[in-house]
Amino acid sequence: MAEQFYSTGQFAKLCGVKKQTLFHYDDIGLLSPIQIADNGYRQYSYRQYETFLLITCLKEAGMSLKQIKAFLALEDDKTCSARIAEVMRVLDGRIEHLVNVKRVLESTFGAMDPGASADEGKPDLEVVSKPAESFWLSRRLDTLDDRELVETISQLIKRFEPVAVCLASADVQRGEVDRQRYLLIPDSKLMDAGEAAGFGLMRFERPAGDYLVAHQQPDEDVSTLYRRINAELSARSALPGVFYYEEFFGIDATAAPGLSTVMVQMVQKQ
Amino acid sequence: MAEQFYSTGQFAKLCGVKKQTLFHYDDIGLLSPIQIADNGYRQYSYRQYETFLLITCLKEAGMSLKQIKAFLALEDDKTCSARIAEVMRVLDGRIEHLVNVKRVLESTFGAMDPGASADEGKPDLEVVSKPAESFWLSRRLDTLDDRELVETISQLIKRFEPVAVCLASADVQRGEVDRQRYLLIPDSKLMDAGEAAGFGLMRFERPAGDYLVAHQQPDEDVSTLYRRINAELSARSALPGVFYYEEFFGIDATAAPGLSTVMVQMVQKQ
DNA sequence: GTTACTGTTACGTTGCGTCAGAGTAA
DNA sequence: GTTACTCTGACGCAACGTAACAGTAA
Repeated sequence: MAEQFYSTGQFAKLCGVKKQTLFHYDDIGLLSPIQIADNGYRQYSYRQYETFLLITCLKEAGMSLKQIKAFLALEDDKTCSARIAEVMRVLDGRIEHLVNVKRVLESTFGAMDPGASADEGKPDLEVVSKPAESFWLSRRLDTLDDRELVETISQLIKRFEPVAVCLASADVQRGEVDRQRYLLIPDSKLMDAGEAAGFGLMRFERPAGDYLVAHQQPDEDVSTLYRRINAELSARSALPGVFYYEEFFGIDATAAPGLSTVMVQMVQKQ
Repeated sequence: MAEQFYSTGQFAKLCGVKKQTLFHYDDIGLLSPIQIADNGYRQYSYRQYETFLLITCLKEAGMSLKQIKAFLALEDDKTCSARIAEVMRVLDGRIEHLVNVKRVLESTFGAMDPGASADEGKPDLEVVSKPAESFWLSRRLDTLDDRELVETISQLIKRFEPVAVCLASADVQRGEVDRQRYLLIPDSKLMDAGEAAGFGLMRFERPAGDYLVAHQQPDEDVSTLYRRINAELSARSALPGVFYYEEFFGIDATAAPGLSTVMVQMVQKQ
């Protein structure tokens, strides 16, 4: 019994795409029907579905159709595994980047994710226990004017993805809650120490311990947020650690109305 | 002292893009310089950097420039928050999808992620304790021929993202390790029970307990993998659970040389 | 004969990149 | 005067989508 083939339209339906996509793939020689009928009709086999799936995966991993074609033509296992390793790295990077983008948008527009906030009912204050973690600190920001600040930050954003700003506890105690001192950059973002030197970064170990985390409420301004977190610190007879950590976004105070999150270590009074 | 402005080239450098990107944004009215000099030169302010950042975030969230323009023009908080919620959902979906794509590529080409495999040295066998978890099962696959199988699976892939195939323990004991019985679909992928009925899906609770997880080695074929996992089961005087779970990918046995992962519950003999 | 398909060719779309040519700044 | 910059306009590119028109299948 001869195998029944799919026409272009049928195979497109199977794959969940438009016919023109398959035409295009045929044109560029990426995925061609296994044979052409006498009347010129393309004939696809169900066996080609898997190739199609692979193509879509590689596409979503960020490869161009040209690259995918070259990739699929590779017979050499060594080259192939080297390239798939790279694809994996790219995918990891994209995933991490998207998580970051999400965090930035959340902190810009506030926690409006119904999936997260509706179920859990984000508390305004919570205590989180954190292990010690290594970071890099930017050079000092509090001595720069607005324009220098933007230039410094843009430079760091282009290369790294800072996750927070650090405010000196002493400044916060004095009520200067706009005095950003350093940017906090995750350890994982750096290739080597030489690059750190080039950007003037410094090593920093955030100590293990219990951290008080405060979420800005709608209609609450940032200074009130800090007053609230300080009140809670006093109530728990604790002193703040070296820094207050504020989730990063918002160079300009006049920016979109975002809700910040501020975190500080609780050091017990003796 | 008058504010110093950036020319197009300078602002492009600040933002880390090409001049033409800014020209394009100006053309479509997405991000225009705050003023134009008498000679026609565009003049940007450092204050516009934040808007640029926001645009790139929304872009990476999957919005088109046209949508971003409309979005930024929104004054209405209600509409705005509804749309940002949608953006968040889209982002979550994309992140989850990329994680899935990564898993598929891993299982197709084997665990070649140097970040994961080099450090940890993936064991060939391990025991993992899992809580009970709800899934959906596809209709039975083992009664279908190859072509029906592809059509059934493609239909499910288009709508859901199955994570594994289930093999009946009895079949595996008989050595029929190609007899895929069901596809396993995570609970989170379904909207409502009506849709499940439309696809012929059935509810399934994978029991809590210790699971034996075996990773296919290079040059090991799948039947050897199953023999190995069964030998380990015997060595531990345990019986298999209802199903063997094999990570999904590979409809056709002649496909790319992937390394599978197989998992089975260990039920202690009395 | 009608309808639903197939094919090819050609042009439209998005988000820029790449010249070309002319004026401007240091 | 030279070089580095700016502008506008036009076209190029990937990865398709859309429309037009002709032939084919049921």
